[in-house]
Amino acid sequence: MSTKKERLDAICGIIRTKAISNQEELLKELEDSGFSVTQATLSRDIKQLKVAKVHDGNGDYVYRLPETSISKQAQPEGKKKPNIEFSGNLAVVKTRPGYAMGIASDIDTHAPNEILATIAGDDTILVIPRNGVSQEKVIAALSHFI
Amino acid sequence: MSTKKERLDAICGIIRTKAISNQEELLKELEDSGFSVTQATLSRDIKQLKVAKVHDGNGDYVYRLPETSISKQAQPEGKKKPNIEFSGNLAVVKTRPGYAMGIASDIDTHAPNEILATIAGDDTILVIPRNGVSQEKVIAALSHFI
DNA sequence: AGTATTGTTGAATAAATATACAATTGAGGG
DNA sequence: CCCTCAATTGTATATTTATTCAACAATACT
Repeated sequence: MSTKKERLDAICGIIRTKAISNQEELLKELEDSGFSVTQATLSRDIKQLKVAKVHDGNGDYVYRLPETSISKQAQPEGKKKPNIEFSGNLAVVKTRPGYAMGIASDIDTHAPNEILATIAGDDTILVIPRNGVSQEKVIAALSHFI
Repeated sequence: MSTKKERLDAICGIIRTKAISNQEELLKELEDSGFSVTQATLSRDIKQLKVAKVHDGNGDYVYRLPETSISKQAQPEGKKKPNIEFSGNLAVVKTRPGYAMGIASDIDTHAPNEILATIAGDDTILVIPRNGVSQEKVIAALSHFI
């Protein structure tokens, strides 16, 4: 219902995953996500979310969520979607703390055709696909375990 | 010697001890401390110090020192060059034995825009940047923690 | 010495962000 | 239904912050 809540969530998501350096950029990203608002509203949203604009050390600026919001985001409730993201050909899977090793082991034993290897930390699994396996295939293979 | 350095120190001191909500206020405080500058200089100082303007939750704004500056204050280090090396888009950071996990955790919580994930051993951290993040950006993001 | 080169700064201005105000909507309460 | 109250938003504007430009040192180089 509340379009605003959805928008705030979208803003958090965008800020978490992209380097946004001003509200105009954020505005564009929101447009792409289907939200149409003005800069004024954005300013208010940002205030409400306590998002801060910080210096990144290269002369640029980045919006950043406060620690409290980060943790709130990090542990929502029932999650439906496997949290997979790619960097180059590598896939990274985020898990709940302590679960990475176990899940990685499952992946290793059950998806040998698509997955060459996995390396697990505490809440992160690095998945190394075999050459020639598409990202879609990797997602499909991983989604069974997440 | 350098009047500028003294001024930067003064700015840190003021921000640490008082709730400053804009540069004009800071300007006045600096005047009281015997520094006479313009807002333009202040803006540059703030950028250099990486001081951020954050929301305090009561609808007000407060300037805050970054964690990095705080820790730099607490630990005047012996200028050790960060040991970062790239392989493809991946970065590998070497740390002192036993430190990798802790530093990796710091990276995870403080550089979410550039860094997709980290995986740490005992003295090695594998850093996985997000797609499209340059090596320079990665180095800049990591250098705060090393 | 002379000549880059770099760093610092202020004045003016641009850019970015916050807010005053009015309009709109929706939820109760009579 | 009619009224009030609170929440949300856009427009226009005020406020705040960053940057451009020029000037001026200080340093290094020849």
